[in-house]
Amino acid sequence: MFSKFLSLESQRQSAILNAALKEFAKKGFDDASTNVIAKESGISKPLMFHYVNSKKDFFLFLYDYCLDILGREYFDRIDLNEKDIVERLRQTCLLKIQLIQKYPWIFDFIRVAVFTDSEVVKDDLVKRRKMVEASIFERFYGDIDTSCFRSELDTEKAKQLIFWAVGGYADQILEQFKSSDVSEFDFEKIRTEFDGYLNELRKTYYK
Amino acid sequence: MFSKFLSLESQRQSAILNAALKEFAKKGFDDASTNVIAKESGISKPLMFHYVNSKKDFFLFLYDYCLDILGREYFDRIDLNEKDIVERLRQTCLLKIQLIQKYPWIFDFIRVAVFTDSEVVKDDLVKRRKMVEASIFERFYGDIDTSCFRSELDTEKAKQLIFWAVGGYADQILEQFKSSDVSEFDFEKIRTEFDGYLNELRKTYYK
DNA sequence: CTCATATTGACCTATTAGGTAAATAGGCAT
DNA sequence: ATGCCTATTTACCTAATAGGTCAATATGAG
Repeated sequence: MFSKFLSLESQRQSAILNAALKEFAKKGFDDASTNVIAKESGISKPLMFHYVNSKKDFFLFLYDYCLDILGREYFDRIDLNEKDIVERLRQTCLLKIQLIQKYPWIFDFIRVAVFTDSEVVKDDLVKRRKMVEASIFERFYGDIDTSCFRSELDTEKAKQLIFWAVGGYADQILEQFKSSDVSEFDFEKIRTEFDGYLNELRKTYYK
Repeated sequence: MFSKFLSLESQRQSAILNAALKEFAKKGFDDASTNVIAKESGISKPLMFHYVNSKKDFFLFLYDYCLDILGREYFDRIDLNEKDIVERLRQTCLLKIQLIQKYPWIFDFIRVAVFTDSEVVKDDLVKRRKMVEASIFERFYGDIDTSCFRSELDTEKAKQLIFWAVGGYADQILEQFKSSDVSEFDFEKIRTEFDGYLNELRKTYYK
């Protein structure tokens, strides 16, 4: 059904894709405008509808497509054998940052899709909900080895605090990506800075 | 100019106020709808315009009004003599939580107002910008006593990590407030839980 | 030159935008 | 009851925008 879209030259395809993700992520399904998406994609509206045939179908297609990407390029790449929480967070955040460089709005889009109340798409979304957990926390941070934590700490609270701290750093970086679309950041520098904070966390929470 | 609005019976006034803050906070100035605000306030649109005379003026009035509230009930109440970062964060977060109970969207609204690009209100906003710092961090967490930190820690990084961690907890709570408008939360329980996390931070970062 | 495909300007109808005019509802003094 | 003032609403205005389509053009391959 979306064969026309999928066989597009990749640059135009990703222009349309990211424009749509951005508009839907920022405004939600109902308030998002196809005019805006077309304009930001750099094509005319009729051409866009030549590719995607309706706003609703486009949204649902994007949902499936993004879950697919997230599966392949994010969830499946998290090494669940790694039981060290700092290392695990390092992995997930770096994966996230890499993915955001290619699809700056993918996480926001999925969040909006999962929590939307729009009557138009709600039913179709629950039908196809492949269990996108609202709380990533349990699934990816449930089986963590806490034996390295300093013994006087409450391990559950410590896990949460580390999680929030790293999340704070990540959010700050991701925010920068979304505003300045000069997508060529100094990835190495970010990684170094990030590792600095992670080491600090190890020094603080570990024996 | 807004005397009619200000002399309203307080229940109706706060209904309109919070409805407007919510709509503007969620959609920004341009995309916010006066129809939605009126409907959510429980009054007709002409009556609303009887009180506020235009969308733009209403928005600017709200900006001034909220800055005033924030000054009186937030910034001015932060005890700058308290040099302990955990205690300082405790204060600011509890103040924030209290304020959010009364005005669930006030912080989001101010953020939206400060960062908006709307041609209609941008100029008027910069004219009256009474220095709403984008980064609260420097002003309220610049002169912190770090002598109690464990000596092997990088104090700047440690401060940031504590800040992010507490912010993570606060965001989680505030999110709950905004979704469930059954505004009667168990404030005591939250405070106890919060203090639990803060103590954990002290145990971890302090000598 | 032809045919098919890519692409667009102009247009459709329905809805919503911000805002108002004029009529009504309601309380209060006479 | 009467008149008067304010609170409040119904019905409406024009302009813009919504999602979407049609018919015409631009473009490239054979």
